[in-house]
Amino acid sequence: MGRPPCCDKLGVKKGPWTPEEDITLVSYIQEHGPGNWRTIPANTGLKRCSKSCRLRWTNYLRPGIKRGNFTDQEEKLIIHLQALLGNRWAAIAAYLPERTDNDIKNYWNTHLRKKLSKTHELSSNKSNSKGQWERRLQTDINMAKQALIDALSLEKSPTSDDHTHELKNSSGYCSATYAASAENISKLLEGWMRNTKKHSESNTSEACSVSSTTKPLPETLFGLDSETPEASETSLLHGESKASMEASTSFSMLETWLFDESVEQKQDDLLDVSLVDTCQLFSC
DNA sequence: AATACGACCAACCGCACTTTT
DNA sequence: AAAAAGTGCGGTTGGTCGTAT
Repeated sequence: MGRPPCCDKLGVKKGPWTPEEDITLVSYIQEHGPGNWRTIPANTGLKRCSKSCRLRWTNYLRPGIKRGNFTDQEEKLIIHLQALLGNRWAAIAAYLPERTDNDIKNYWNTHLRKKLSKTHELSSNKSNSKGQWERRLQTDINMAKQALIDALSLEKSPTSDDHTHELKNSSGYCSATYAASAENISKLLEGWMRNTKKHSESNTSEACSVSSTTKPLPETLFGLDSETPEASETSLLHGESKASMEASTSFSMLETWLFDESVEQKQDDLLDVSLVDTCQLFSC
């Protein structure tokens, strides 16, 4: 289509965000909810393009973002998910609700890629383990293929469509959640956050109906589709998004799967299993 | 003390897909 | 139905900081 980038407009500021800009953006989103990014620069006076606003929000200002070192569990999870999903960072991030896709991508590029290549070198130097890496890689490729086929076939089913629809509608951002979690925002903003908390709490019901940028989970890769709409409503009222609820569920399943020592044997076995068998393994 | 180098990460860019007009 | 506009995602860049020489 050849649409010129929005950031090419004259007078659009680039580079690092100032605390004042952060406050302006957070303040606006606190009031109107995330989304409708194009209106933000015009309505706030920010000299940033809509894209830049969205990025700043999703990667830095959004509530619930954990910063700092990745834990061993997170690291293992990323490694396995990367093997399964490839460089689909948004999909991987869906299983790590406290991390952004950008963070995971950066962590992969700066830490894990090197780490893995070292591991690869080491293992390929050992004669007895030669071929094991390739075998596991092949297993991962096969599993990814199966998961893709699985996900695609499930997407076509009416249940899955309903779920996807429901997920999109119910993943609305709740300002109570936002106000209750200011850890990810700079210290400068903390005082401001405390002041606005009371306000947001009194407006929880309206704020919860606002559309969201919360990323939906990758479609039923592991066949997680059990939550009822009622339960979802309840969790939202308690300040927990459906996406993060599902992510927690899938995370615990993944934990079981990833950290089970016997998993390697299971993976080897998977080389020959059918789609149905794969489905059963992941409790679809 | 100066500078070269590498690691890290926030932000930008461009493409693809989706939604709106 | 087609074009335009909006949004999301992955790759890449560039600035900053710490460490080695």
